Amino acid sequence: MQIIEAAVAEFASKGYFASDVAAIAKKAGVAKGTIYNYFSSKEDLFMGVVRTGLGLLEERMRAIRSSRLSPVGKIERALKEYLSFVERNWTLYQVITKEAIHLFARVSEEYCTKVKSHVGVIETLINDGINSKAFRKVDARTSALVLLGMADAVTWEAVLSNRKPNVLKQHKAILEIYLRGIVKQ
Amino acid sequence: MQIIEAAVAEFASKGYFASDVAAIAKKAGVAKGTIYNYFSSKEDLFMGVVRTGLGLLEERMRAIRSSRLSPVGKIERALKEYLSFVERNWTLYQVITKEAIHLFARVSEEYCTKVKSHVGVIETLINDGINSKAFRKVDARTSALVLLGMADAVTWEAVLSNRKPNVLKQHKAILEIYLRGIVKQ
Amino acid sequence: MQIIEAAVAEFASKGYFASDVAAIAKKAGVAKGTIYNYFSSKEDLFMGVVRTGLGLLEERMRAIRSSRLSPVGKIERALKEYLSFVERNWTLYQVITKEAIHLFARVSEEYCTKVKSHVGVIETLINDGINSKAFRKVDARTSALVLLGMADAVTWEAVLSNRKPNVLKQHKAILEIYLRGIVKQ
Amino acid sequence: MQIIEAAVAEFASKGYFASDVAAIAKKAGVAKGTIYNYFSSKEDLFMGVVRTGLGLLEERMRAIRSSRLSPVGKIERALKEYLSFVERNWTLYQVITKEAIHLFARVSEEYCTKVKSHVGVIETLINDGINSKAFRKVDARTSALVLLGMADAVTWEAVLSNRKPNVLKQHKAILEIYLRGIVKQ
DNA sequence: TATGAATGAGCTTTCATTCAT
DNA sequence: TATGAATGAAAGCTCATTCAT
Repeated sequence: MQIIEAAVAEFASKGYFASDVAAIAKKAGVAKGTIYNYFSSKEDLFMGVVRTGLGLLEERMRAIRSSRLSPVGKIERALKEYLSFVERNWTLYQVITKEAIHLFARVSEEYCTKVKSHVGVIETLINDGINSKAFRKVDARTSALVLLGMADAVTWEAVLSNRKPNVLKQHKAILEIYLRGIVKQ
Repeated sequence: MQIIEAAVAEFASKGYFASDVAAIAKKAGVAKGTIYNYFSSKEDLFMGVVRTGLGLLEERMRAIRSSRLSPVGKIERALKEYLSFVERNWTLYQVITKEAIHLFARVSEEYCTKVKSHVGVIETLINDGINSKAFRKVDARTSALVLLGMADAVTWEAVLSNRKPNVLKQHKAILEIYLRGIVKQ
Repeated sequence: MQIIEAAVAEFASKGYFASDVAAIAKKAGVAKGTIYNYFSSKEDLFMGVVRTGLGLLEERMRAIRSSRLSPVGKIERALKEYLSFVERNWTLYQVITKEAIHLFARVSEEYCTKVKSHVGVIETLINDGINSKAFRKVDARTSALVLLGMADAVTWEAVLSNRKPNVLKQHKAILEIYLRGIVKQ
Repeated sequence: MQIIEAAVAEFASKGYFASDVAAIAKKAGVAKGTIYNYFSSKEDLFMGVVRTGLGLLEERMRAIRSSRLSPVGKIERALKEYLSFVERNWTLYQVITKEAIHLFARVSEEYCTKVKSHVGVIETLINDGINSKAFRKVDARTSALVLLGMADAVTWEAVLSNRKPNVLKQHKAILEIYLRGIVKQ
């Protein structure tokens, strides 16, 4: 729906609070009121964006898990997909992963559940690797979170250099650290 | 100054936009107008908070650099200091590292410069390690950012479990991945 | 028509401004647009309700006038009918008699004419009583209005005790005051 | 305070819902925000108006009670004061007595308590008359409400004739009905 | 004739900022 | 320097009304 697309763009570039529902409506080519026919509030619209973003990411991660790649291959692929997603949607990614924290109480459990589920998929990839003796016995939960944190590092680069992150440049470096960190030997 | 302290508390718990200058003034025990004698705007006050927070972190990192620890010991120490800072100020950390991005254009270069300098110190620690042959020839900049990303992972855990991050639990796991990732052999 | 019935219920329970055309449509089991096929606006719909309400009352008053009761009997009956109507429709009565005043300018003369006609019927009952020497030479217009005012008192009781007015309890007291007030000797 | 005065004028002429806080501010010669420094909401402002209006009325009624007039004289005086108040503030009176019903749930008990207290004073005047054998043993509560209802009748006249009520014209008629109604013999 | 998605004017309320004291 | 009442732009949200189907 074009409303979500416009909301993604607006939230991504300005953040939740600085975003203007009227601007989103204009961007989407609809009237303000129309947005409220589909979302009950600005917060609900934001959650729609979060849902969309996390949904896209989760879908990719699940596809990787059910692929025939080796554990290492899966992590490689996951990181690649992850970075590639962040590259294409880095501001959306910022919004999804950073700002939701301040809305937490109000959006109740949904955001938390969604992120947990998302982290869970990555955790599974790591556990699979541990079970097949490919990875050391690392703390899967923390290791999964660390992967997210690394993707985050990429967005920092973007902020510091004030331009779209160049993922390819960083992919190898991150992967090398991460894989050496968890792979056996 | 008590204004900064009050601002730290307010911004950390509510985020920039949801924070109320009046509430900060009350918390600080001064009148609203007084704040404007010291800071030209809410944004300026926020930058004061960012300055303070990053300043604290940077100071610690510089102390580490000038210590007599080994390169590995320095990284260990840096990570420890980092996690410990995040543990004690994790919401402030979230605010400093996440929300500032949306104020970027307006607060001009200062925030960016400050973060760059901060990352720079960590980068230096890594380069020192590389030069002393302790670390592999990793991309120092990316590796430094990865360290920040990992600290971030800790705050995610806090969000997901809805309680203060338990750093000790994660310190070992993260350190192991990171050191194996960058140390030679 | 079920639209009027739904509108009566909605306006009576919420008042004109707080009432929602969408809610009326839902209650009536039709689409919002359908209402506008029968009424040109919310205001027009409200006037439909006023018309219905005042129409019901007026019909009863006219029936009384053409009955064979004595002047005193007619007043007794009128008051009884009046209170009984208010008892069954006291919130509607409130809306009709109180809120319409603020729409006055816009709904032109109709409301005013309607009320005047309504008051007129009661006035006639009183004039009949005066002419037949049953009543003193009171100011018929004012006396008619006073009857309305007394019915009003009943709704006040309902408001103050926050429950449906108990008309029987008040009927005798009011009637006694009123009749003593206007009957000869 | 000039805000209350402006609010009285606005609410009286348009009713609660059709009134515009901005218009009240303009009328009062202050900025919109200023109103919210004194009243927490439009509803609270409305209650301020109700408080003021009922307070004025109650004060007069209390003064009458503590006067040295005879019971009949007190009722005469009360009705006179009442009608005179309504004459000077009839639209305010409309607002106070008619519209509050639809805000009832939200403004909780205050309005109800205030009106009860007001009715109570009149009830006392009547009970005093009954005790001193000046009045018949009427139902004091209902009789007090009837007095209010009569004052109401006066506002109807104003609505129907679309001009300020002419109280003097009606005072005698109403008083005659009412006194004959309750006085002994 | 009936529908209900789309509309957008208009409303209440907030809050960073100013400035007379 | 400190104050806090006053400000007014700005924002979220509602809802009577329209009109293509």
